[in-house]
Amino acid sequence: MSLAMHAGARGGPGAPGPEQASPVRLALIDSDSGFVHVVTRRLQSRGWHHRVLASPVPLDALISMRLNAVVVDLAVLGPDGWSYLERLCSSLPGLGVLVCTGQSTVAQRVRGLRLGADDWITKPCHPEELIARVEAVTRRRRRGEARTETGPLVAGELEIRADQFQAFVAGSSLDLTRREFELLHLLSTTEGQVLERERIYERVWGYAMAHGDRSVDVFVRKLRQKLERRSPGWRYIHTHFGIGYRFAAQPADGESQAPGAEPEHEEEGGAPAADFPSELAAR
Amino acid sequence: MSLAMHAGARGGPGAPGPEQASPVRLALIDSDSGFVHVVTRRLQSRGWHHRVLASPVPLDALISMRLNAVVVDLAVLGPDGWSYLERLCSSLPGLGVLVCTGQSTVAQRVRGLRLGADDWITKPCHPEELIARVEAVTRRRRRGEARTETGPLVAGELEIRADQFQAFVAGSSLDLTRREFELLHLLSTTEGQVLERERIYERVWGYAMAHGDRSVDVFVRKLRQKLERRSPGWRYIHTHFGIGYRFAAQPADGESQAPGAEPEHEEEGGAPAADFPSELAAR
DNA sequence: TTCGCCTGTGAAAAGGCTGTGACCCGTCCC
DNA sequence: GGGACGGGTCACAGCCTTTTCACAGGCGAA
Repeated sequence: MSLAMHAGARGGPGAPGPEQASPVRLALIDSDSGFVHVVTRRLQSRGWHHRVLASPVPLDALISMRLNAVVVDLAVLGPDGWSYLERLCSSLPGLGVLVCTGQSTVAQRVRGLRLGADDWITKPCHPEELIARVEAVTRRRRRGEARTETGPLVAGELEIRADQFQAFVAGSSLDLTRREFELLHLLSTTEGQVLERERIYERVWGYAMAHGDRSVDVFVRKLRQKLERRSPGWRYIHTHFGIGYRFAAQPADGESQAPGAEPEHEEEGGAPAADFPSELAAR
Repeated sequence: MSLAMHAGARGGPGAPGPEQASPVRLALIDSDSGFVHVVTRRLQSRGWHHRVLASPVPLDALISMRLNAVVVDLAVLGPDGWSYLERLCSSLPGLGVLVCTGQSTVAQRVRGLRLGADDWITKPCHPEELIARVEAVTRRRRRGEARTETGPLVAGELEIRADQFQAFVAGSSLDLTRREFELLHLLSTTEGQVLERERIYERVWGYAMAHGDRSVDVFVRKLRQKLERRSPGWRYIHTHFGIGYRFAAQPADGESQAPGAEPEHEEEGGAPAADFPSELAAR
């Protein structure tokens, strides 16, 4: 099954809205061909990537589409609609979910919204309003992760180029795989912040982390290996026990220096400050 | 003008979900007393902090209320409604904005949403749906910027950063473990209030404290040790015999200072950066 | 002041989390 | 078909954190 999406006529540079740097990726789960047709035309003229699904698809398929939002008609989902909606919202927390369906009661709308839907629109509705609501939802969701389009990011000896999906030390590539790069990119763009594993997983993998999943740890190890090999004098990824990871370039100098310091474990007036150097004060 | 908000009856200790730890702070800009009354009652029973404004207020005033969301009736705004809405959305990007107003055209709704509103609800509407929509909006907004939006909390020489799960003195980390940090965070965000052990346990550990459990005491000791080591001139956690603990940064002046240690710098007294808790605290 | 409970403290045991290497699986290319 | 490669799972060892426990010191009431 091809997951390719139709891309509307991208009006060349300068066409789309002022904000939406990258086009919205939207799926429409609806079987009302007239409605779909009308909406589709507008999506096309806006240059959004979209895909129409006449019936519910497995969540895995939705995940692989890397959507920003999905508009779903509850009627299409059938009897399991509520449970599908719930699973949809909980396992793709980064996805905007809009229900667009026929007549409904207040209780139904409240239920849908409480299950995690971002908006509930009653059919018949004007396609332009639908689109405006999708925009509102994605705008809301994108806030905070929109630090794209910046030049290469430098930290320590490391240079991270988003445009190449690769990181470099002294001009030579680290040969990061896609996941490795995305993980490094996420960490580095939130430099200084501690990110919980669940958040990392959500933003790199795109859906909710299963309990007990160790993928993040494993990829952190792979990243550390490659970083260590090319930039042995620096430490970049720091573990916060019980929480997650934090990115901060740090010279690994003081390693085994131990200048006559007593082997006492508990730090005393010494120099534990090394843990969080001045990078913080500089923020 | 008092900015105090009404706080509804907080549901019993059994209720608080794992997420919505802190209640939503909401402002209602509406002059329809019947509508306001009905909504207000529901807000109260949910334990949300809310405030009713019968007419638009300067944005500065809204900012100082530290809101999560605002529900506004365009009709109340008068002729400058659109411009007010636009300024509202653009100057408080962390705020959820819901328009709840009478009959409107598609064009008006689209305009409002494009200006930055998160939702548009048509009156008359059921209060429960309104609340569910506010929840949907704040749920999304909190994701991702929950930690970063709240600036660091300062008390005495101490700086508490929620986004780092860590506390600092003069830029160097206290190396708090997760529990230690959560305990400190809870105490510091309820500065001045005496918290009973059971309450502390419930909110930090997430479940009811077993009779005779000393965990809270032990962690208070660990915290005090780390605080004392890095900030010897101050006392932060105070014991209330038979009750619990209270956080308040206090110079330890009266004590016999350690040799050579000057009293303190020009540190501003433990002036709480957040005026928010004080309104809530029954002190 | 004495007594009974409450809190502070140190250390050891228990429990959970992370680092790590090996292995499996699906895909792509030769 | 076979091999290389990326991605993901698993089990184990080691370490850090949390919890428990016993005892000492403090506080308040009678």
